[in-house]
Amino acid sequence: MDADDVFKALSDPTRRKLLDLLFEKNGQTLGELCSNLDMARQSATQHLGILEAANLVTSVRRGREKLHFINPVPIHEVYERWVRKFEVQRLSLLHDLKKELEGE
Amino acid sequence: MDADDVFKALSDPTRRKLLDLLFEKNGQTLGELCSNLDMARQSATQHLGILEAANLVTSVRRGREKLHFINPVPIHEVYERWVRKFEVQRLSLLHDLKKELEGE
DNA sequence: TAAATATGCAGGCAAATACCTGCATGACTT
DNA sequence: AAGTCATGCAGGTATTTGCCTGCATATTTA
Repeated sequence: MDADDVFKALSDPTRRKLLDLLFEKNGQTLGELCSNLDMARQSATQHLGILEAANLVTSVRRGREKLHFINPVPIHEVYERWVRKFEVQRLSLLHDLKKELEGE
Repeated sequence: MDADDVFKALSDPTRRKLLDLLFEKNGQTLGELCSNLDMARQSATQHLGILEAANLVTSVRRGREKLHFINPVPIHEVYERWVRKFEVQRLSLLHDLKKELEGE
C-alpha cells in the first residue's frame, strides 16, 4: 500500500464522487460514470486512472466497454495505519489540546 | 470539515511524519519538529500551515515559541464520512470484484 | 463492409505544489 | 541595550496537476 497514492487519489472531489457513484452502483462503464460528471470524458479517464493506480478501483474490459469496481482493501489499510490510532487516542489528544488552550 | 483540505494535507509524507512526531510527543515547537525533518525550516513551516489549515493541528504561541497539538476531530469526521461506509460494505464490495474477475 | 459506439493516446496550458534563499520581527538572556 | 534564539514573511523556480482538444483504435450494429 502506498499511502501517498491513496490519499492523493482521495484528495480530489471528482474522484471522491466517482467512488460514491460506484458505491451506489458497482461495475459501471466509463461512459456511464462520465454522464454524471461535468467534464470531458478524457478528464474523467485520467481521474479513474489515478484511482486505479491507487488500487481503489479495479477495471475489467468487456468487449468495447470498461467496467469499474471499488476495491475496498486500500481504504481498509489506510484506516488501520493512519486513522485507527488517532481514533483510539482521540479523547486524550483532545484533552492535550483543551488543556493548552485553557492556558495549562 | 473540508475533505479536500484534510486529504490533501494527509497526502504528503512530510506532513504524515509531522503527525506521527506529534503523536509520539504532543505539543512540540516548530524547531523541535524541524530537527526531525530533512528540509529548511521555512518548508516545514509551510507543511505545518497546511496541517493547521486542515485543522489537523492547532498551534499556540508561548513566548517566542509556537507549540503544536494534534486535533483528532477532522480525522474522525473523515472516518465517519469516507471510510466507515466502505468498511461496512467491505466484504460485499470484494465479492463484486471477485465475481467479475472470475468472469461472472 | 460502413456507420456508430466506447474507449485509448498524445500534446498543450494555466494553476497549484514543494522546495528553496534572504531578510524582518519579536522575545528571552546577559 | 546588545546579542541570541525562535519564528514570520516575501519571492523565485522546477515539477505536478487538472483540464482541455484532436486524432487513433477497437467493437458492435445495420
